Amino acid sequence: MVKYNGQTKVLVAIDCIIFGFDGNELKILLIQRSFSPEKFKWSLMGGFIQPNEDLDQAANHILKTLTGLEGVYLEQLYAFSNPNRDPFERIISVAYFALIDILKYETQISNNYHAQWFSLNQIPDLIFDHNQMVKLAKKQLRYKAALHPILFELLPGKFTIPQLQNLYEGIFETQIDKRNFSRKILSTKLLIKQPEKDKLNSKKGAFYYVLDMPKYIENFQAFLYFIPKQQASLQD
Amino acid sequence: MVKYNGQTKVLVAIDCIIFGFDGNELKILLIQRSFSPEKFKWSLMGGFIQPNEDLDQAANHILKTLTGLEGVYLEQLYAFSNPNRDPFERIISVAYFALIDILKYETQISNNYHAQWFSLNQIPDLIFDHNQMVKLAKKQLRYKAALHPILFELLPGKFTIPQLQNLYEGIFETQIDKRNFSRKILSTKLLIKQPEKDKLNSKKGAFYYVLDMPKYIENFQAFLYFIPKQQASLQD
DNA sequence: ACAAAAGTGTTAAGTCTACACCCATGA
DNA sequence: TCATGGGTGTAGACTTAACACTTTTGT
Repeated sequence: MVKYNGQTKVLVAIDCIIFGFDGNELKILLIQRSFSPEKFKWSLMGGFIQPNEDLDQAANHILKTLTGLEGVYLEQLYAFSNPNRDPFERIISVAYFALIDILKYETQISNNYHAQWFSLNQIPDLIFDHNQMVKLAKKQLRYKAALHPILFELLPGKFTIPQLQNLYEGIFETQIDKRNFSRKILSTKLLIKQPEKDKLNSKKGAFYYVLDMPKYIENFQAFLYFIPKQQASLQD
Repeated sequence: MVKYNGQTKVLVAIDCIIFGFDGNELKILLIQRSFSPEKFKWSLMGGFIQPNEDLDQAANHILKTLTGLEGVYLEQLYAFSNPNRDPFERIISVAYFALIDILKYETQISNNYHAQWFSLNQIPDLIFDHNQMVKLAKKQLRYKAALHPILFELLPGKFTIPQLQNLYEGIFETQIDKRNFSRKILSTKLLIKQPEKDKLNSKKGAFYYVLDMPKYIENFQAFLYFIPKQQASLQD
């Protein structure tokens, strides 16, 4: 019984676009390669798939290694497969994107690796096709965020509505009316108001909210239209 | 300069979920494998990536081989990577889904291969994880079709509004009010009314429409909400 | 003349958008 | 007391959903 003779095997890599939000700006985490080829150039965090893991496991594994994080929001994005994307060897890379709370994990990151957060509009030239991956990830993040309650993954467990609005405004590069925004967010019934306030960003203080987890999970794939239709720019 | 030593290479396959619409029902195209392993079992049309092609090219190539079709709507779906998905050897498979006009190509299909159209609810047990791939493709098709004008790819160049409605109703397994449906479709301005009628499906006859191609291309990634929100079941 | 599918208009309900003022507090 | 950001209500425009009758024509 001859099986798959004569077919070429290739290396399969995973690259992670890791998004974080620092309260003001959306950023992504890049590392400076410590090995050849392209040593010292900035790149996405990546690695190769191992014989006994699937891609999700490999991506989680890579994320754990770089950030120390587990249980992070992680989603397969796209397989990049241009035969010359890596000039040294044929590698197909499956890109994943991750959303993490930048503040929570600030300490664990970037010590063992030359890792650094970059604002989305200050991303350096990356190796291979990584700039293209970032572009697609950004587009996909907007796409999903316009429809699904995904951006909570970028915030701490307790957050305020003005913080949340900031995040949406940052990602969609637009201004949203705060009355309409809070009405829409609260109408989802996904948030539970806490008795305490965050007093860091204002004198009056803003009430904290936490996610209603069961409802959040239930509604995750429901359609929720967060961004005013005219402003939901999904181009590039 | 040592590069990627010691990493395991794997076989990378492509599997295509080919959707077609016969005017009544949504179907997918399956083939009976003529080679081992799993000879004679039904499966998706697939193949391996070649050294000089990327995945899109490989998928087009496979589609061409099976159906004789080129220029078909084709979209990368997901990379399936369970280490044991193929019990004989480790293979990562990137699934693609395709939309074709079943009638137009009926003749070209299925002669050289044991290919056959199956209604979506009569799909046999497929090899490996292909049933899972079909399930995901179906979900993705609904998802995209609820938002984007994608289903025209399943129809002939000239089609009637009742045909189109039939298609939407089939895919979403729901009934749509025809007055509201035609108003919504026509409000997109994507269709151009033809002088002739299709008289096959009714005595009165229904006017043909064709796509306004420039507008279609322009609006492809715009948000158009075709399905009444309550009915847009995107679960499974 | 009748059966079968095509085509069309209106009204009520709901949603979305734009907009402005008061509140609480720390400095 | 004042400057800063937080919080809330309403009215008009628009969109959606529900609904029924007339038209055409082949048999």
